[in-house]
Amino acid sequence: MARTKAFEETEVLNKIQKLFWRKGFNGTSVDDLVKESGLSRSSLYDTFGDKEKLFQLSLKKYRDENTTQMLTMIEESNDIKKTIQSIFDYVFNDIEEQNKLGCLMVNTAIELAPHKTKIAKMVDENMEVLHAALTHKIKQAQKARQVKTNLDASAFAALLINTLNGIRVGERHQFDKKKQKSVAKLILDLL
Amino acid sequence: MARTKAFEETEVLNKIQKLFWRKGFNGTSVDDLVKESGLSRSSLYDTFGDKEKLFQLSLKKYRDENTTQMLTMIEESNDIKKTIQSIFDYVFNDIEEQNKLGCLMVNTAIELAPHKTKIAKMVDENMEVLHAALTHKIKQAQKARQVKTNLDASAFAALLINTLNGIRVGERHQFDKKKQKSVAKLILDLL
DNA sequence: GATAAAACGGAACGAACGTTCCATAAAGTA
DNA sequence: TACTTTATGGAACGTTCGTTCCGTTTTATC
Repeated sequence: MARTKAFEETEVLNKIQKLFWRKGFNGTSVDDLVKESGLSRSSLYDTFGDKEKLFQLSLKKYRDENTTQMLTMIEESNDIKKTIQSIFDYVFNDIEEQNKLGCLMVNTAIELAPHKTKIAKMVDENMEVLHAALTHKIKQAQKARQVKTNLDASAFAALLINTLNGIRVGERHQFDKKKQKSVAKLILDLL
Repeated sequence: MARTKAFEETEVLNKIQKLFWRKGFNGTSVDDLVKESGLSRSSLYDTFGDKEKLFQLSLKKYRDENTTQMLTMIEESNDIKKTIQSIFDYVFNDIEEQNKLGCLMVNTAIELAPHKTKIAKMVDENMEVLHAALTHKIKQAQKARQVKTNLDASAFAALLINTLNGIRVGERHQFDKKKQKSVAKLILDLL
C-alpha cells in the first residue's frame, strides 16, 4: 500500500550512534545527524523520533552489542583469569583501532547521566549487570580454587569495572599507554 | 581616569566555573553564564574573553585549586599510606557534599579533550603531574621500607589515578557507594 | 489505472546560540 | 568642572538550533 523505505534502519542507526559516540549528545546537531545518515529530516523524525530518542536508541544499541559481547565473554568463561586478560586485551585493541572514541557508557555517564534520569538509569543498570556477572564468575572460580579465595569477589568485580572506566577516561586525553597496561597487570595479579 | 568594575573577577570566575563543572562546556550557554555571573554580556566578554576562554580559565582555576591541593597533600606527606587514605576520604567526602559534580578534569577529558588539543594537553599534564608526585613519594616510602618494596611504584601511582578517575565516573551516574569504598580498600591493601 | 498509505525532500518555524556594537554611566586626573 | 577612559546595560547581529509542516513521490492493493 505504501512507499518502501529507501534505507535500512539498523544501518542508519549505526551511523547515528557513531556520531553521538564521537561527539557526544550536546556536541552533535540534528544537522550533523541528517548529513551523516543521508536521509532527510522528515524521514529521520518519522522513523526514529526526536534527537533524544535517537540518542537513547544509540545507547541501547551499545548495550545490546558492546556490553552484551563483554557479558558473553564473562558468562561463557571457564577460566576467569584468562577472560579478564581478554577483556583488557579487547579494550586496549579498541583503543588502538578507534580514535579516542572511548566507551559510550562512560562518555554518557559523564555528559548526560546527572541531567537525565532515564539515561542515568540505563548507564547504572549497565554497570550493575556487568558487576553481577563478574562477581558470580569470580565466586565460582574461588569455589574451584582457581583464584585467590581471600579476595572479596564483589569488591574485585567493582574494582575491575572501575579500572576499565578509568582507562576509558585516559583514552580520551591520550594518557600514556604503557601506564595503562601496567595498571591492567596490577589488577590481574590481584586474582 | 576610568570607571571601576562593579564585581570581583575571582568571585565571578568562581560562579562561571561551577556552572561549567555542573553542565559541561556544550551544556552551558553564554546566556547561562550571564545570568549566573550577574554581569552583562559586554562586561563578561571585555573582562574574560569568549566562551572558550572562559572555560579555559575555569579549568586553570581547577588545576590551581583542586589539583594543587591534592599535590600538596602528596608532597607534604610523610606517611604515603595515610595520605592515600586521606585522598580517598577527600573524594568520598566530595561525593557526599557535591551533587554529582564529579571531577572537572575527568568531565573535560571525556567531553572536550578529543576535540580540542589545548584542553587535552591541560588535562594530560594534570594527570602526569599527579602521577609523578605520587610515584616519587611511593619510591621514597619503599626506600624507607614503609610500604611493600616489590610493587612497581609508577604502576601503582597510575592505578591510583585511574581508580580515582573511575570513581568520578561512577559518581556521575550514582554507582553504588559501598562498592566504590570497597574498591578504595582493595587499592590501599596493595601498598 | 485508481486509491490509500507511507516515505520523502525541502522549505519554514520560532527559539536559542555566541558575539559585537553603541550609547550611556561612572570615576580618576587635569 | 572638563576631560579621558573604562565599565556597563541592552539592543542587535547573523547563525545555528531542534522541530514541524506540506506538497510530492513511490508503492501495494483493489
